[in-house]
Formats: sequence, C-alpha cells, structure tokens
Amino acid sequence: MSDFLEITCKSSGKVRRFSVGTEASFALQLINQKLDSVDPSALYIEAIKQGEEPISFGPNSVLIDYGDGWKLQTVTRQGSHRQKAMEEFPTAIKPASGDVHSATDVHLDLLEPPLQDESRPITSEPVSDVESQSLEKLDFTDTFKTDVTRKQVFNSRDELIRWARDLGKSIGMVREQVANNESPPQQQQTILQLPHQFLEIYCKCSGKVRRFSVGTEASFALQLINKKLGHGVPSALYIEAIKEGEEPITFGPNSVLIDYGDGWKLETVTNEGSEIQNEYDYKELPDIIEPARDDVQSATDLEFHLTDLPLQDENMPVTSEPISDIESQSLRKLDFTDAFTTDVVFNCRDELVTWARDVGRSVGMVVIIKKSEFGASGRSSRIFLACERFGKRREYKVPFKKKTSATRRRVSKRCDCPFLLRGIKMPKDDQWRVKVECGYHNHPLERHLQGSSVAGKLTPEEKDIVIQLLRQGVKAKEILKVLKERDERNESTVRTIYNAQAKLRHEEMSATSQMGYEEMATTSQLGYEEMDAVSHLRHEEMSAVSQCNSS
DNA sequence: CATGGCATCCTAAAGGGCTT
DNA sequence: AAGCCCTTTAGGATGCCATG
Repeated sequence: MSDFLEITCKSSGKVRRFSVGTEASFALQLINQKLDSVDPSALYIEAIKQGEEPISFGPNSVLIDYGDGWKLQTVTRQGSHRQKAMEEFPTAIKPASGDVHSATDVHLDLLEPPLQDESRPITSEPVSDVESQSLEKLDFTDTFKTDVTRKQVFNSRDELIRWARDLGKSIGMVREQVANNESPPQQQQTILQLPHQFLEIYCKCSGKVRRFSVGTEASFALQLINKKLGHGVPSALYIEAIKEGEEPITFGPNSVLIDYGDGWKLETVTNEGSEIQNEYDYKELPDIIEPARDDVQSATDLEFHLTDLPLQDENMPVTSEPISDIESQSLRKLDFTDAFTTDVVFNCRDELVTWARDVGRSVGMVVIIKKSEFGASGRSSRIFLACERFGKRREYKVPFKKKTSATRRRVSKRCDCPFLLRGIKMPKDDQWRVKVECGYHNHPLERHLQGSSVAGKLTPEEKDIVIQLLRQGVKAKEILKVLKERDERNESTVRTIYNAQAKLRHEEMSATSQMGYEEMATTSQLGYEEMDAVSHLRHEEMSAVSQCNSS
C-alpha cells in the first residue's frame, strides 16, 4: 500500500512506478523512452482485471488505481498479448443494470461501494438541452450538497474529506493535494485505494461495451473502438450521450468523455443512417501517443503564450452549439485574463475598443461592444466589450415561417460566453482604462475567424477599395485576393464582395433615381403620381442596363 | 463553377426602465 | 452605481435558387 502506481511494461517486462495523479501521456512517454530499441513501443495504458473488460486511459487522463485486483499495464504496438488476453474475457460485457451504462451504477455493482449512500446519485445534474452546455455543466454545486433528510452527518473530519474527495473523483476532478500536514499518511493511502470512476461506451457496430477512464478524450476512445472492430464492420463516426426523450449530446473529437448521470448512456454513432455522415472526421491518432508538449512535466506547468494557443482543429466543423467541446480546451487554456490585463490608459474610447479588438484577433476571438453608455441617464460613461458569442440565441416575436424550400432557419453562434471586459472612463479628460470582468470563454476558439459575421466585415478603407475595383470591372475573386494580400488578417469571403457589389448597385440606382426625381420636380409640372410612374420606368431601364452589362 | 437576386432574419449598438 | 433586461433600427449576412 503506497502512494504510487505500478505499470507493467509488456515490451520490457519491467514495472515502472508513477505517483498517483500522473497523466497517462507522460507515463507512456517515459516508459517508451526507457525501452530498448528492439522493444515495441507502448500505445497506451490500460487497467486490467481477470474477468473484467479492461479500462483504457486516454492520453490526457490521469492515472488512478481502480482497487482490488486491478493492475495497470501498457498495450504495445503489436498487441499480441492483448489479443490473447481479450479472448479469455467475455465477448460482451453485461451492463450492471439493464438500462444504465452510467459509470456510477456499473461501478457500484462491480466494485466496492464508496463511503456514501449507494442510492445517492453522485453525478452532476443531467444535461437536457443545448443551453445547459455551458459552464453550468461544470457546476457541481448540487453534487456536493448533502441531503439533510438523509441525515448525512460525518462521524469525523476525515470521513468528510474522504466523502468529498471520492465525490470529486467520481465527476472527474483531479485529486487535489490538500494543504494539511496533520493528515496521517495512512489516511491518504486508504483514499487512494478506493475504487474510481470509469465510463462505458456501447459500441453499436460490434454490440460490445468498452471502458475508458474518466478524462479520456473522445477521439482516443473512438479510435480504439474502431481499431477493435472486425473487417467489414462499419466504423463509428463519433460518440454521443443519449437518453430517452432527450436530445442527444454529441462529443466532439477533442472533448473529454464525461458521465451525464441518471439514464444517460454513451454510445457510438455509425455511418449507417447518419445524416451527418462524414461531418466529423476524427483525425487519426499517432501510433504513439505523445503529450501535446514535449516538456510537459505535470498538468499544472502550462504557461500562457499568445502564439501557442490551443486552437481548434481546422477540420472540425464550426457549429453554433459548443456541445461537449467545452471540455476540449480546459478553462485554464481558455482563460485570457492575462492577455487583456493592462495598466495602459487609453486616450479615447475608440482607442480602447481598437486595442481590445486587436488583442482579441491575436488570440482568435472577436471582440464586440456589448453595451456602451455615454453618460446617458446621469450615468458615468462606460463600455462593455464581450466575445461575439455572448448571450443566448434571440427569440423573435414574429414566429418563424414554416420551413419552405427557399428558407431555412439559420443557426446562431451565441453560446452565452461569459467573456467580458469593462471600460471605465476616468474622471479626467476622455481617458479610459480596461478591466477584465471575466477572462475566459466557454467554447473553443477558432484558428480562423473567417465566416464570423463580425470579423468578415469590410473596414471603411476596404470598402473604398472594393467599390473602386468594382467600378473598374474587377472580378469578385480578384478583389478578394487584393484584400487578402493587403491585409493577411482579412477574413472576408467572396460573398462579402458580392454583397458589397449588390449594395453599390442599389445605391447608385437610388442616386440616379433621386437625381432624376429632383430634376423633374424642378423642371416639370408633373404631380407626385406621375413622377413615381416615371421613376418606376427609370428603375426598369436601369435594371435592363444592368442585365445587359452582366450578360 | 461563378455570379447574382431575393427573402429572411441575425447582429451591433445604443437608449432606457426597473431593481438591488 | 451597477446589474439585468427589453426595445429599436440600420446594416448586412445567409440560405436557396436561377442563370449563363
């Protein structure tokens, strides 16, 4: 009994020791580094126990001890031992309860019960809609609330700590080193031996259930599941959480698998009958799983670098719903408090806005003015800058018309992003300071801002250029090229140019009409109705000219 | 495939009211 | 004073389709 874990390396036959809390990717890399060149390298780590389905650790998951009889070992590139071992195991793992693949319930049946009341759910509240796919999902207030009616009174301080820690682990919280020297080492050892959580994913393709440790990324799980499939079996496209009567929750490739609680099951989605076939194309994991950074020593030594941002994979479709991609980048990685924290005094409001937008652009986000007040209603001047995905999708008074072939409801990018800067006007002159109210996002940031309705807009200078070039008869594609060459950060699309062209045409037409209207009004005795009729004719004439030009 | 029309409706930005 | 919510309006992005 000790505060470390032992991993048997199948290639070398040696046992390596790691402290509890070590990331799987780190352990794997170190094990592989110590291998002889002839030994096949390890692919990943798994927990095994006779008669049990192994539990695979994703590269970013934290190594833990699953308790009595469970051992950790590497899985090698060849996987021959593994195959053999697998054959001895039952082909299909029966879920502990008929309808639940929730890690919680299975866990209670298979392993020693934790300290708390068995019937008490120890997971977060089930997520039932898109809106709750925000930070609320990371709110475990209810989970940690003890029920007075159950008379959940702890007999000692240590028992309370044990309960809290176990609950924490059950929802995927990394074990915290409590700053307390009074706790005897034995206590900690006991805690570490307690069984931990894992997740079960039902593989539709094979009909089998696969187990993964909490903290495993969806892409890792998916690839492993697909690797275990036989030839001719359709492979899984992605993983989703399902519950009867609820909208499924899709896991993006970089999201971390979590248990949504009572009634929610995890399962794969296959090609067959899938409307979004090929939409998610999980990238192939390398044969050897490596940490994101070569020098990762622990999960906590990450530094903030503007140039080293955790940007989303380009292949990942941009959706309006963050869904489970909230987990794809940890809150720490999405926290830009440092980037926006400054003592600079801006000489005017616009200077502050420009600075914030520039910083935003450099980190892959679009900063918009959420609200600005110029001392109206006796208030002091202030400005709030937010992420373009702030707030929720607007509800409109006029209900959407029935879906026709010509119209389709558009998706909103809003996801209630909490990012917020506050600009405060100083009493002296028009000087402004900025304060970070909330520096983090609840959604992944994009490598490219193209497609953003804000970032894609033309600046006044760009508008002038576009108009000038359009008048010279330059093609839209060429104009776009000019804009991109002029400013590599330009995020416009060819559609932006077409829209500008349409606007220009409309404006010129209106101007011509107006000129003619005024001309007529001053030189003729025509009444309003007659003038409107002539104006209408002129409009048609212009349309005809326009058509001739375009053809 | 490039271009463009049309209808729809999303968005930014600002003002203002109510409450704490 | 600050937080929250609602409203309004102009501008323009977007989905779908047609045309050459």
